[in-house]
Amino acid sequence: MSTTIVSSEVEKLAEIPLLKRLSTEAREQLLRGATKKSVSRGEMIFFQDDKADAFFIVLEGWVKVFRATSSGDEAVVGVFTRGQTFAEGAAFTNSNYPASGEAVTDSVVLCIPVAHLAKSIAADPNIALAMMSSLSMHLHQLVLQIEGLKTHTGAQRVAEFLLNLSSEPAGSCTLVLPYDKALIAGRLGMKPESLSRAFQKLKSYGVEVKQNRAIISNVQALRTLVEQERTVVMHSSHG
Amino acid sequence: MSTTIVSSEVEKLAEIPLLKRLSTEAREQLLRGATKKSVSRGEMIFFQDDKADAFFIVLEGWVKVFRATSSGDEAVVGVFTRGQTFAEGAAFTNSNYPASGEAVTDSVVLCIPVAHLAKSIAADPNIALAMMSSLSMHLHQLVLQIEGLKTHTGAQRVAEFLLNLSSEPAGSCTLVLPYDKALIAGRLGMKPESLSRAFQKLKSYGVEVKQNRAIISNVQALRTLVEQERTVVMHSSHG
DNA sequence: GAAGGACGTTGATCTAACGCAAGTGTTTTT
DNA sequence: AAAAACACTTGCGTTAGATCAACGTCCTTC
Repeated sequence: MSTTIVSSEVEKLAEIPLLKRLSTEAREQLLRGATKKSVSRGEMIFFQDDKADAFFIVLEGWVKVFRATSSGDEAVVGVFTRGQTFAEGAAFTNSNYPASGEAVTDSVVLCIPVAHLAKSIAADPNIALAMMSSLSMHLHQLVLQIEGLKTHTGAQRVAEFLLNLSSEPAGSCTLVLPYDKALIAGRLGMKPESLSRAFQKLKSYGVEVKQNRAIISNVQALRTLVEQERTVVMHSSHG
Repeated sequence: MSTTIVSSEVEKLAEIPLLKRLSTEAREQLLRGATKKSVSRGEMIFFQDDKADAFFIVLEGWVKVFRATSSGDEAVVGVFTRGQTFAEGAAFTNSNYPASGEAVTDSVVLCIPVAHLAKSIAADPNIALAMMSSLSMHLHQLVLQIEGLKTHTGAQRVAEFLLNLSSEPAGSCTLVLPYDKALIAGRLGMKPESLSRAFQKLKSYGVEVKQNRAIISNVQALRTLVEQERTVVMHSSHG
């Protein structure tokens, strides 16, 4: 299911980070070649190793990007939602997608063909700057992800994930897990069983998880856990 | 130690991937604001959390980029050598370096101020395309790194590392480890002790390591090890 | 409201990798 | 040439997290 963008929609899309800083003309130029695509939960958006001929922006829903080995193991490389850009890296390599993209909820994505992007950049170089900023953000995010994997325990990564969801500076808060636990586990580089056990450990830090709702009784306590040294966490009597 | 680029040098620098596709004028424009910097082994090139006001290209030597937690743990995010660009992501975030850069051998790096890059892109938008390609490559590399961490054992990652160093399609080959083992370990997300043990395991796959020299007796055998499923490797009687 | 299935938890067991400490070998310094 | 500094290895104990399998719980569908 794929439709072009009508000009009345362009205004609404201006809030998307990638398009925000562009002039109205540049925005219209870029969107002229874009199509809106509705995808159902579980539907693939692009396939690893396919020719990379487009990049995407999430308009509605959640999308996961993951790499699968020939042997069936998979590694989640990113999970994106409203306003976020994904697979833009592929747009400049002139090669194939290094990962696959799949809708994890019913979603709507904006699909921008690489060929059209090139044309648009030629027409207005400011588009290139916006793209670079977007690429840099993903680069930064991946750097953080790698650091997390190497220097944090599972429970710490879960705590960090919860803290990112909340935006409370301190005190207590309730929040809704944005997607199912199997995906959260993947996102954090662990198995669902381990996530479940990590939640158990976090109970002693005041985290209560029921269904897709998490209650943090003390945001600050959780934050100190995340900032603790890996070794200290491991030897602590807490968990 | 920091000097500007004399025009007789510009020609020589044309082989650098980032500069390769640029016109002579664009190349000269970009290099006009660049400085050459000599750094000794162990010297810092930029510091995590500092204002990101420049990015770099390695002219000579090896440079590591790593993230350190407040508690002393560190995660190597990349190791770069001759012709490779690093910290370009920071140049577009308008913020701080997410990691630190350090020379691991005596090195020479080209330092390009962010302010000058912006000016140069305004003068010639093609520079932006070159930067994007460079950013994309690093993005791709980090994606692979994450996948490796999640789906490969230590020994597999070491094998992969060795295969990347060799460029033999098959048969046997001898190669020189490009930097010390502690850094190789960091690069592969493990501790030096674990690297040592991984080398032990690889002996049964025909890999002999003496000092900084590695001899692979059967490249293909090693490659099948890398491509094996994690589970299979773990349960194998081999090592 | 019973049946079936997806999703999540829990338990038991196993192992890759870590931490520490002691050892060996190699390189640099004096 | 001896000593000191460094780089790497090895042994041993510990553990975070994976695997496999069973079980519970919600949520749909007929």
